[in-house]
This record gives sequence, structure tokens and C-alpha cells, in this order.
Amino acid sequence: MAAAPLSSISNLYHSLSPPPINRSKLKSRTHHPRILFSPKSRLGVLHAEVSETIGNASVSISENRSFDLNAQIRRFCQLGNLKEAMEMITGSDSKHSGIDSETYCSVLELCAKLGSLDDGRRAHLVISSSNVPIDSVLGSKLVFMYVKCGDLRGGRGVLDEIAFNANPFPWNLLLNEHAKAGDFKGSIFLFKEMHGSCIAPDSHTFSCILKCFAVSGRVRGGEVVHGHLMKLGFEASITVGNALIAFYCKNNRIESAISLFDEMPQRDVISWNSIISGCASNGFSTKGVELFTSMWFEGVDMDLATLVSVLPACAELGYLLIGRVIHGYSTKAGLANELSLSNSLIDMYSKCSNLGSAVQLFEKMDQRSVVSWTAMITAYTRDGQYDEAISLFEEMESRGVKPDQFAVTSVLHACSCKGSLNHGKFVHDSIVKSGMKKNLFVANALMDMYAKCGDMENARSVFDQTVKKDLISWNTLIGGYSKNNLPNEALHLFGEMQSHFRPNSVTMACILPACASLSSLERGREIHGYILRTNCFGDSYVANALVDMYAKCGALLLARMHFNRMFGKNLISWTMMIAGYGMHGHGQDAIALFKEMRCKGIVPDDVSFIAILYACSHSGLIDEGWRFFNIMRNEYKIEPKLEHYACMVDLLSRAGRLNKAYKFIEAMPIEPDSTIWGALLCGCRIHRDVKLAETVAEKVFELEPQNTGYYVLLANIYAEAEKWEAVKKLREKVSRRGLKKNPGCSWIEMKGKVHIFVSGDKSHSQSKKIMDFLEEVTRRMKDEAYVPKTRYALINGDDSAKEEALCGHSERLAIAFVILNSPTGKPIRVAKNLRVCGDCHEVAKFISKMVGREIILRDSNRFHHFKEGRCSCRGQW
DNA sequence: ATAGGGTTAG
Repeated sequence: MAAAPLSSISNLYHSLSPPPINRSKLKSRTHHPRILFSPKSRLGVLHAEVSETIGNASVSISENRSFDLNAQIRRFCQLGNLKEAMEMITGSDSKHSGIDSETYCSVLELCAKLGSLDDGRRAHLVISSSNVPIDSVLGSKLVFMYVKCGDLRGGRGVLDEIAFNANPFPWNLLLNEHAKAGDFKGSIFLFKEMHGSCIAPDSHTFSCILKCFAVSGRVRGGEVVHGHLMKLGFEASITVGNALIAFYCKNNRIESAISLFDEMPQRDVISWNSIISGCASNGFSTKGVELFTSMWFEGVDMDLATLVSVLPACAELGYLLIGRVIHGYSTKAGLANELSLSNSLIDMYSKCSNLGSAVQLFEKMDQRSVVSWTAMITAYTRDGQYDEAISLFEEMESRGVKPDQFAVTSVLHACSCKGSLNHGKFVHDSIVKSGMKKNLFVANALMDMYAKCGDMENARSVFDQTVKKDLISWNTLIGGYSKNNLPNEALHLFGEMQSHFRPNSVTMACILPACASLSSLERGREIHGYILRTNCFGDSYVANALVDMYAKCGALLLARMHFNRMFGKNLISWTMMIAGYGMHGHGQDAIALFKEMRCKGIVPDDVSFIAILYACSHSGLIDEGWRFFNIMRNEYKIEPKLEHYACMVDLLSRAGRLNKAYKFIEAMPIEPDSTIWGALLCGCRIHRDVKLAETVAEKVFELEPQNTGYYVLLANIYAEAEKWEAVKKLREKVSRRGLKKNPGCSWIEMKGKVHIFVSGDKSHSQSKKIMDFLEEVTRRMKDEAYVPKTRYALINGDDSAKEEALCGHSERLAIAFVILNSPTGKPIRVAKNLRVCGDCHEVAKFISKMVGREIILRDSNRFHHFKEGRCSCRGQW
């Protein structure tokens, strides 16, 4: 690698310098001043010309005159005097004057050069009415004039006028012009017409048409052309071969491109560049770098494009060393000031996690384009320095560099990573000012930013203002609703979407969490059916989301079944399934799966450990929990985060080792948050330690004063200890602070409909029947010597009666409703927004035995499976 | 006398 053919780059530079000056042209130019200084009148000039050309005795007078005329017109053309030239070819003395084809060509060329379509058209008329035949040379000039003046239809018209044409050249002119204008379809259509007119294509035709097929992604068409050109023997042409390589690269057929490249009898630098960039963009970066090094060792001339093509491959592979060598080489080759190269180098350094070098390079650049700034903004974002990224954007704007769509999308990404709504809105303003808000990429990035910053109202407003949406717009908003815990909005939008777009796998992965969050098994199953029909179970995101959905909808067995069916399970799949077992209190299954995962060679990350610790704590597996905590720290060198500590505190607290838990918290190397102390507070309730509870509650209230859940918890602790005075005081404190308890609410799904029950709500149409049933339950419980735990009746802000709150708890209403309205035998699935109340927990146990049905209750913390008078949580809730 | 193939940032 060290011995670099430095000369090759400088060779390129010679070839880029202006072409050597043609001596003969220089000579003819010396004539011009004479004409410039001659009288303005046409006669005067003619006179000058005549005096020059006279003396050829064999030329007749009239021929002489035409010769003079032709020469004169061409002179005007050389001078760029189109007006005079036009007057001479259209003038009255021009009829049958012997103006020849070559002269007309000069006039047309000048029209083309000046872009004067009107004159060109007039010249075309003159030519058509003259007796000069339109051969392929003159015809080509006419086409040339039309395409340069932007009139492609005019150019197409000429093709039919050319007599006995077999020359592909004028056709090629048009083909290229269509392609340049982005009208690849038009170009392909012309190619077919050309074929119909029996014009044999040449290498130019093939390279142009291959590009059209490449860009428009018409693989089949390109393959037909490939066969066609092989029959005509064009596969040996380097340019055609290069176009073929580019065609296959752009259409993800890198293997075909590589074998073509390998079999090329001759290659030039463009062949190498094409295959290297093709490898890099097709995920064959290693091969791309390999080709680059062999190019280097073979001493093939490299140019700027070579380096710019191989850098993304180095970037993707994290080949910092090769990247550095290329950087050094390019500097020695005098390319240090090439903007495109510097931009690619910045990106390479950033992707190789070397922000410092990127910054250094960026600061040394004497000119920077919007691309350079964007690359730097992305580099800072990739490094997690969101503030730097955002201020760089501001600096760019203040320096008068106009951001384009890439610049704004990358800074929006920084805003969403940082979750900084204010900066995001600032960028939004700038987008509106620059008129970029109609750009779909920009609009989608804006929606994503608002969604990630939790501002779904603004996300929706951008969505509504975007007239032409694509699938990504819909997916972004649906995913935003899902992630921001607005599952109903997500599902509603999903329903609306289906009359506009066919959902894809991303849609599925976005909508499944909404079903999961609603515990909506029926909707989840519908989506599952859709996944099967559209065959996107193979997408790992979709498969993982499906397993998660089943677990969170209480269908643990289904979750496991689909987990088993998954191909290519990744770390996330295993972690989700372990977490699934955890939330259902299947600690041993979670541990077994964790072991299996490690046996499969999958390395757990911090999230996997949260899942397994959570599973241990929710199943009361203290020793196992400690073991995993130590494995995580010692074996995997993962520094515990708040979530891990919370699990450990939970574990100790449940086991009744409250003092140990307290000391554990105090010894934590990171600052404990309210969830940590909250876990201990829960333990205080289970083990009825009022004194410690008060100390802990103080800390919790300080850290999270707005969360009423903790006041409820402390009130429960007081109530269970029958300290009614303390309950009253706490209630007063809550109302003094203006806090209101989040109303309890439960919901169930029945025949595709969601029924919602709010605590104490009597407005339901079946309210009477439900109450009758619950009273019956209470009576039977009393018969079996069950004492209702009135102490769970809590501290509602207002003083709604305790007992009413008790029998009116939402989960109880929901269970009763299902029993009254659905066939026996079917499991009863209920979801609740808060933790299940202790009394309802007892009632649910009782009901499950009484009616002989399984009740699956999901509360805000975990699942409870009630069966035959027992709950799967075994009191661990 | 002049038209072709390869290039970075989301």
C-alpha cells in the first residue's frame, strides 16, 4: 500500500488542462479583424471577400457569386452575427442562389449556440424549400439545433425528413437530450422507434439507453438490450461495458457487474470506478476496497472519482487506516482542495468514529459547500454531540450558506435525538422561510422530529399540511402515535391509511406496539393475518413486534410459538421473549431462555439484563437475581443503570430485606431517581413497614411531586395499618398541592369493540346488571368467610364514598361485564391503566373459581393470571 | 465536427 503511483493522479491533471491550441485555427482567426474593421454594409464586406478569392479563372461568374455568398454567410456565422447571416439566407437574392449544405450547417450551429429557436425554425423552413437535400449531416445539424434550443419535438420531426438515413447520430442526439432532461421513458420510446426504423444503434446509443434503463430501474429492458448489443458485437466496447456495469450495479445485480468487469478485454479508469462504487453501494464494501487495492498495485491511473468512490466503502467498513492512506495520497496528488473529496473524507472519518480528524479537515477547508456542512452536522450527531450539530447549522445559515433538504433533514435528526423541541421549531421556521416545507423528505423529517420530541399535535399538523404524502409519511405518524402512547390515534390513522397506501412491513412494526399497548388481542390478530398475507414475517422488526404484541396482550403461549417459528432471531427477539416471561411472572422460563440465548452465542446487552432482572424480581427469585446482577457486572462488564438498580431494589424489597435495600440505594454510584425509591416504598407496603415508608416517601415526593400514584401507595400503607388520621392528612396534602388522582380505568375487547370502564362510573347501559352480579359475588365471598379489605378504598381527591369506590373499581366492572356478555369457558382479558387494587385482586381470584373461567388481567405493572382461585403472581405484585 | 460510461451528504 505504501508504494503509490503518485504520477497517475498528476497525469489526470494534465488531461484535464485545456487542449493544445490548434495552429491552423489560430491562423484563420487572424482574418477576422479585417472583416471587423470593414464597412458595416454587406456590399463592402462582399467586396473584401471578392478581392481575396478572385483569380481562380476556371470558376464561372454565377458559381463565383454563390461561392462568395456561402463564404460570406459562414464568415458572419464565425463572427456570431446571426442577424446578418439570417438575412442573407432568407433574403430575396438567396433563392436558388446556391447556398450549400455546409453553409446552412454553420447557420444552424450558430442558432444552437445562441439558443435562438425562432431563427433555427426559419432556417429549417428555408432549407426545406431549397433544393438542398437533407442528408444525415444536415439533418443531424438540424436536430442539434432543435435539442440545443430545447425543442425536442422539433428535433424528432426532423428525423422523418432525413432522406436515406442509416446514421444513428441524429437519433443519439435526441436520446441523450431526453435522458439529460430526466425523461428516460421518452428516451426508451425513441430507442424503440429507432429500432422500428431499422437504424442500427452504435456504442453511443447503447451507453445512453443502458443508463436510461439503469436509472428507471427497468432491469428486464436492460437485459434485453444487453442481449441485443452482444449480437451486434458491442460487448468489446469499453464505454458500452462500463454502461453495462453501471446498469447492473444500480439494479442490485452486483454479481453480474463483477463478472462483466472480470471478463472485460480492456478496462479504463471509469470501468474501475464504476465497479468500485457499485460494490460500495451494494453492500460489497470489502470487495470494493479489494478492487481498489488491486487497482493500486496494478498501477492503473486513478482519478478523483476513484478516491471518492472507494471512501464510502472504507467508511462502511470502518477502515480508518486505508482512509487515512487515501487522505495522504490525495494531498500529495494535489487534490487537497477538491471539495467532493474533502466531503467524502469528512464522512469517512466520522463513520470511522474519528470525529477529531473530521473537524480538523473541515476547519482547514478554504471553501465549503452545503454538503460539507451537512457532513459535519451528521458527524456531530453520530457522535452524540447534538448541541454542536445544531449550532453548526446555525453557523452555516449565518454565513449565508443556504441549507438544502439534506442539511435540514440532518439537523432535524439532531434535534430529535436531543429531544429538543425548541431547536426543532427554530429549524421549522427556517424551512418555512426558505419554502422547503413542500419537499416530502423535509416534511417527513419534520414529522419525525415532532414525534420524537413528543409533540404529536405539531407532527399531525405537518402531516395534514403535506398534500402529497408517501408511505413514509403515514408510517412516521403512525409510529409516532404508537411511541407516544397514543395507540387509539395510531390505530385510527392505520385504518385511514388503507384507502391511500398499501401498508408495508414498517407499518406493521409501527402498528403492533399500539395493539400491544392497548392489550388489543383481536386487533393484533388482524394485523397478524395481514402480516401472513403480505409475507412480511421474515422482517425481523415485524417478527419481534409480533412476539411482543402477543406477550403484552396476555397470550404468552402464542408469543412463544411465534418466537420459535422465527428465523434469524436476534438479541432483541430473545430479550423481548425473556421480558414477556418476566411480565407474566414466569421467572424460571425467563431464566431458561436466557441460558439458551447465551448457549446460542448471543451476547446479552444492558437491556437483556433489565429483562432478566425484572423477571427475577417479579417471580421473587432473589438468589437468581443477584447472580445475574453479578454476571452482568463481572462477566460482561456492563455498568448497571438506573433500571438495573431498580430491579435489584425491587427484588430485595419484595423479599422483606428492606434495610438492605435502603443501604443498597445509599451505596449506588449513580443518583437514585423516584423509581428506585418507589420500588422500596412498594416493599414497605408488602411488609407493612410504616416507619421506613414515611422516610422513603419523603424522598419520592421530593423527586416526583406530581405523581399521585406514590401518594396512593403511602395512603394504602397507612390504611393497612389503620392509621386513618395519617390517611386524612395525606389526603389534605394532596388536595393542597392541587393534585388529582388519575382515574382508574379498565377496558376489554369484545367482538371487535373496545369497552371502557371508569372507576365508579354508573352510566353504563348494563350498570344495574353488573352491580347485581358484583353484589352476588360479595355475598358469596362473605359466605366463605372472606372479609372485604375496605382499607384499599383510597384517597380520591373528592370524598366519594369508600365502599362505592371499592365495588365500583374499574377492573371489577370490566370482569363482570365480560362474564355477563360472553360465552363461558373463554378466558377473560382485562387491561387496566393503574396497578390492580388489592381488594380487586382478591375478588378476581374468587370470581375465577366461582365461574370457572381464567381471568387475565394486565395492570400497569405486570400480568395476573387468575385461575381456580389462585393468581400467577403468587402475591408478588 | 463532437455525442457516450464512473463521484460524496439523508
